[in-house]
Amino acid sequence: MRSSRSFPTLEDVAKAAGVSTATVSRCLNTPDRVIKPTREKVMKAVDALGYTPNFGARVMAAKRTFTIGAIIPTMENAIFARGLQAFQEELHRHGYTLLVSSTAYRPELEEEQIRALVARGADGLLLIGYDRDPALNAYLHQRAIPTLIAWAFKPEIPKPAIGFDNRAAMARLTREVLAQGHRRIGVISGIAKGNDRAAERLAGFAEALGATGLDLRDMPVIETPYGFENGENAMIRLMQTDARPTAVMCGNDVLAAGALRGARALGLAVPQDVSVTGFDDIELARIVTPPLTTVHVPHREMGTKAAIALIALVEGGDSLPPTDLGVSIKRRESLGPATPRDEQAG
Amino acid sequence: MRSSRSFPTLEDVAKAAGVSTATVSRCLNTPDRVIKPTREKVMKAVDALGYTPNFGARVMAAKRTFTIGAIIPTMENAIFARGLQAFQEELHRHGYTLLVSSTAYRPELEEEQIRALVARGADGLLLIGYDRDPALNAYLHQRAIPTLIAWAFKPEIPKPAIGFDNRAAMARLTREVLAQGHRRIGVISGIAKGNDRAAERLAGFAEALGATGLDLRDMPVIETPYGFENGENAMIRLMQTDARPTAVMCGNDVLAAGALRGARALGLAVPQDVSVTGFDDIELARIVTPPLTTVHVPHREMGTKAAIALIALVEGGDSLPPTDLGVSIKRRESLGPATPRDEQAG
DNA sequence: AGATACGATGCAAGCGCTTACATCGCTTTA
DNA sequence: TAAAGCGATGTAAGCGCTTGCATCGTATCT
Repeated sequence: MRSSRSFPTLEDVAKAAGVSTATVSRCLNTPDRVIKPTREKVMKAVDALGYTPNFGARVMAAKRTFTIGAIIPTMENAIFARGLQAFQEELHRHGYTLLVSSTAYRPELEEEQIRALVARGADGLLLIGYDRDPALNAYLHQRAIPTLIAWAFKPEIPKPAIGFDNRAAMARLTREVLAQGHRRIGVISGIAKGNDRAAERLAGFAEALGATGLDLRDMPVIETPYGFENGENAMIRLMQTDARPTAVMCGNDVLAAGALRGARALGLAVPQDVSVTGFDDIELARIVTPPLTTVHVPHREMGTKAAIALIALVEGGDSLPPTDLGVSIKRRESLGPATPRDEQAG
Repeated sequence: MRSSRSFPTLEDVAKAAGVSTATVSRCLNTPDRVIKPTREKVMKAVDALGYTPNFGARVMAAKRTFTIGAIIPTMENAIFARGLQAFQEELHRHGYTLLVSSTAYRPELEEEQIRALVARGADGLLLIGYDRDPALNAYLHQRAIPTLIAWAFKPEIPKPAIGFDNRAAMARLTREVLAQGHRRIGVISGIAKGNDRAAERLAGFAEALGATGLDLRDMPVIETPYGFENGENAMIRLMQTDARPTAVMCGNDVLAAGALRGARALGLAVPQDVSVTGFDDIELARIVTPPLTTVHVPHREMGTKAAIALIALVEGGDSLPPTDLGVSIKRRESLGPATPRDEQAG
């Protein structure tokens, strides 16, 4: 029976300390507005009763929760975890609490989660990427919830965002691959629908290809949900075709780690027989054998800066311009030159 | 200015729909107690205004939040992530929302987080492990917050828990290592203080050792915070002593992955020159080279069952007995027989 | 047709807290 | 010494929602 639970209230404390509820409230929130002996009396009563303020009541009266909500596609791998950890640490430093919710890469769940967080009084929201139902955007706009978009950055969209240009990053990486002489390049992409980061990465690939006179449509592309096993299976499928790619670029490091294993299962050496690249530069990228050439994303920096930006947004209301953190290409052993025997044209 | 934000309230909806607030409330909570045309009228108004109930007010009036809080040591690696994901999915299936908070392995933060979650009206709490300040336990008990302990299981402690016996598991794994002829075994443990899982694993190691007539005190043990780099450094330290261990058992897979890399840095082959074991069997264990022999923990099962158990606790109030999920040993290439030349005694 | 019952809806009392404003008593100032 | 000022504390009005109880209108029964 929940109803039998009855916690001490502000009033109980006030009674026990022989003061008014206002004084107790002040002791808790603005201690310097209360004279010391009073404060001590009150604090003693608080301890004695094991009092904890009722959050709901507080929110209702004060309109501020010092809570920030974050909704991420998944907690299952380190892609968001690391940045989020930094995000939380910075938030904590400023007296905010982070509440996290994950959608398991099911965009349709995001709305529900956003509403839950907003209803719980989140002062601000951290969201991943731009792709979102217009109705949801309208809702967010209407409620004027300070919202920051992270892990993505599109210069042309004027929303507060902090991240990097997925398309440009992938284009750069693709150029490196091309520079190694690869002309037949496979792609193992995440599901692009509902995930603008995945879509942009693919677009960046196409872009770089185009600049070299190649065409995306000639390349074998597999879309698959993120996941180690999926990367492995996709790799196997890719390498079992007649016109094998000499390099396979993956949508993220997890997929790439799977691809590496797929290659091994096929008895292919990386990078001698086939090159593999990842994206994100999570710890995993350095752990696998061979280590992955990948796009280095400054996860922790992104988390920290996102916290600062979001707090500014919440407290100041000023809408900062989108910030591009920039990325760098991390060259490691998984990418090598294309081997002649694989050139099939002509 | 936050004050300029003004959300539609129940009353606004009521006015717009031409009914009382009670009716609107009923439409939202007990739709079948409202006749259909009324309901439609109300719902239209709800949509038009973009109304979302104020959670604080609702909690205050209704005393139930359908929110479960979870506090985990870290989000940075997959150890808890996977189980937590399953936990959330199951919760969601039952109409509950999960709020996650992490302590970054700083036990002193746990109290703060617990209070934050409780204050926010969490109906129940998922906590990792038993180690906890008595005052905190008292607080939890006083407020009668349904609490479930996960990732650990000690038959002798009568609190609701779902997990596995870390000590027994580590003892089993140690026996396997001993069976391979290893007599000098190094350990890279997580920090045991404030982390009963780490402490229990160490205890299990000592226990198995004792049964073979060996003594923990003769073995090189390094305690270090969890983390890939830390595992690597610890491994290097361990292998640079005169009396090198022929096997190194690590407190978790992340540490073990680091150890593998440390071995490689030293030019040591695993398992020929030194065997390495992990714990948890996260994805990483199969990704590294060589794959890790480790303790397989049923993460997703644990998450799902934890959700079911916690909901039962919250709704029924009945305190289930602790549940031991059991673990299994996953033999993979990182563990091999002890090589004679390393035997240094006599 | 009048009495009865019942389902749909409205009314209004809180839930526990914050805070603007009022009050009180003391110190400062002329 | 009386007026003015100021800091510490108390008073009480909500904040937005749920829900027990009152009310009302219609269907049902005799």
